[in-house]
Amino acid sequence: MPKPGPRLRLIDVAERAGVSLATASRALSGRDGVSEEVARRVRQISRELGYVANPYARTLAGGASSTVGLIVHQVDDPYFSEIASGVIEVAAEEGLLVQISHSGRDPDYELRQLRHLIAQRVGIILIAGSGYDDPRIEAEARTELSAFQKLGGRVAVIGRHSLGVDAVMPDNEAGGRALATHLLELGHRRIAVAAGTAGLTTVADRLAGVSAALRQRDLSLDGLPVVHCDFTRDGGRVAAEQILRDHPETTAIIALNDAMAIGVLSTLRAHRIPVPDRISVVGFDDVSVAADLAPSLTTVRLPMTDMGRMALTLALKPRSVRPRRRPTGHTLVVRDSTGPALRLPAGG
Amino acid sequence: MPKPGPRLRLIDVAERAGVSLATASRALSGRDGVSEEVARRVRQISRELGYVANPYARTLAGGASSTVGLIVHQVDDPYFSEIASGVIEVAAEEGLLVQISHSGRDPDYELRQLRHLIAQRVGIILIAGSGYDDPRIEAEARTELSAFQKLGGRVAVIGRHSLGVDAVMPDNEAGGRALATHLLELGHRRIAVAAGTAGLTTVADRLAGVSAALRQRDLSLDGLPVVHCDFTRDGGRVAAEQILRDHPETTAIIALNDAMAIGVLSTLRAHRIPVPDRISVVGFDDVSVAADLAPSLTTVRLPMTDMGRMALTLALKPRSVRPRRRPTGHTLVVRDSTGPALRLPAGG
DNA sequence: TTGAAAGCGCTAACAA
DNA sequence: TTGTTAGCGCTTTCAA
Repeated sequence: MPKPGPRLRLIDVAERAGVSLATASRALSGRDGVSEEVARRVRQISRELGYVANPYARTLAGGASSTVGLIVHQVDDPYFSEIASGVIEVAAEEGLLVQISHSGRDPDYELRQLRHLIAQRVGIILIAGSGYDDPRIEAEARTELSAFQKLGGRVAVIGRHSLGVDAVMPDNEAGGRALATHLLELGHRRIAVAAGTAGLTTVADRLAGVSAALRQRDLSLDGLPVVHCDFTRDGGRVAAEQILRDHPETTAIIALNDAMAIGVLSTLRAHRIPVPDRISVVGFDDVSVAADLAPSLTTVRLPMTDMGRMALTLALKPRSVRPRRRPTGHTLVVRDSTGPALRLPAGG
Repeated sequence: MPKPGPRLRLIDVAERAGVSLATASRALSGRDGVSEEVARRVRQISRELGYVANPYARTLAGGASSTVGLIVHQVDDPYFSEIASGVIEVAAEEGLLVQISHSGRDPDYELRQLRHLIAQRVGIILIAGSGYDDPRIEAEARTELSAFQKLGGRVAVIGRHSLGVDAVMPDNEAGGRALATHLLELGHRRIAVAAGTAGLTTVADRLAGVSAALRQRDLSLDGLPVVHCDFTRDGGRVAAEQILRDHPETTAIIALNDAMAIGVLSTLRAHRIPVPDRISVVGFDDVSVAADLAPSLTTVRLPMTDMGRMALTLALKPRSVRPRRRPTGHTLVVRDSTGPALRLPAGG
């Protein structure tokens, strides 16, 4: 394993500028206690020399930790890679480093990752994955995070977590409602849901939105088949198979994310079931390929890249007394995977 | 910006174990000069206490820098996010941190990112993007990297760079040949290429493979239309429009990556041109959605996740006298976007 | 407003 | 095999 070698140090900049180490440090970190004139000169020389502070020394000396730890379920899931992209953009603007770690949708592993990031002394932690309904997990995470925050660490999450920290709140409930309403307006009454893993708040909230829309129209929920599978493409395939088998009269399938919707479409294609003529399909998120599927996918757009930007932006602000919440908004994007409900023969 | 607070230190572990700081350090970093018995005890206690070394202190003190800098063009491009995923996996196994930075396919910006990573004192640098044909860029990067390596830094790249470092070599040329051969065997003679930005070695190599296949069959290359656009979905759309306009007799389009192929398919759909009946389309990479497009995409599979794993694995080995090269292999995946060439009326 | 000096927690000589 | 100690490059009191 390599060691970093000696390079340009702050003392070099200080000498060139004819000031002390302390003054140079103050000038570059923008603290006051330096005359504007000296500060400008130091910064000028620093720039000329191409000086970049050693983040290890800086952090060790008790300065700001300039690294942000980002926990995602899986970076090669487009939902998360788009969020990561937003985080990386802001980090680049702010001169921060982004460390990404995978949790693989395993709450216990995620907790370990969290502890590890804290032990690694990152300054900011961003949790991008869904929250969990499991009170034990949330409680343990909460304990870790509040200790971290007491020591000056900043935290922001994306999604509904009961962690008492700043949060970007995806419009899950409203989005679910929008999807269900769209299908109802098309005349669908035999709707099934391909849902992600039970226990994720994201799944629960989107589902709640769907239910609310049905209830609002006085439709019974008893008949709403909800199949819980992995929150992935493969989960979508499995869910679709099960729906076709157990509820052959279904005319519309709501997948609770686009990955699952892709799996659903793939299964319907394999069964040669025409979409949307026989069955309509909707997804959630609007990942960038959603528009390129055939048929192109009707879905709810969440501004993932912005959500990443927002999360880091929140974490960069000083901590407030009450946790901040930033709703994301959403847009129903109607494409070709939805159409009018098939009229079944009477009794159908 | 937050500061990390005081936490469990090595001295705490050492005291608990009744040994000196130095002994504890040696035991935990697996160096020799400690009796096996003592080492075991120290490790045991460290684990019980949940001790994690402060990476800032460790690096500052001249130890191994445990962070790896990964430069990608764009994380939310599936090609790169799959590579990143592989890197992150290995890093997690080795207890390393991964820092991702975007270069946005801008060679100058990429150079800046590189300098920044070096200045940040990462221990390992991984460059995942294509190399550039521009000698200036490569020369400057080479200079930076060799200085970095002299100081003990390790470097590995994915793709053909003339950087004199360990490299994972995607099977670009052979893959290009495989695609062209596949189309030729289907009877296509009017082939056009939707190529990425000129100046990328990846583009040049894939194109070289295509040319080689044509040459091998004694087909003239003069007539091969090659349209250079962005190496993205949008680039694919633009290229396809241009091909349709300038070469309406085309029966097959080779897109040099899947992103472009998606753009091509989208444009053909917009023009209501049936694929593959009227025009066949192939891509390159086999990103995970390739199988879910409609028609599903014939493409060349590169093992992206493994490539990420390989790159970090290479960088973890001690530097060798001659740079290592690891070919990736490739697989032609024939799906539904290719079919026999349309027989045109005589003279066509 | 500036400078001198004491650490931050660790690794790596050097001694024992 | 173990311990002692001098830094790594920075920030931050404390004095001037």
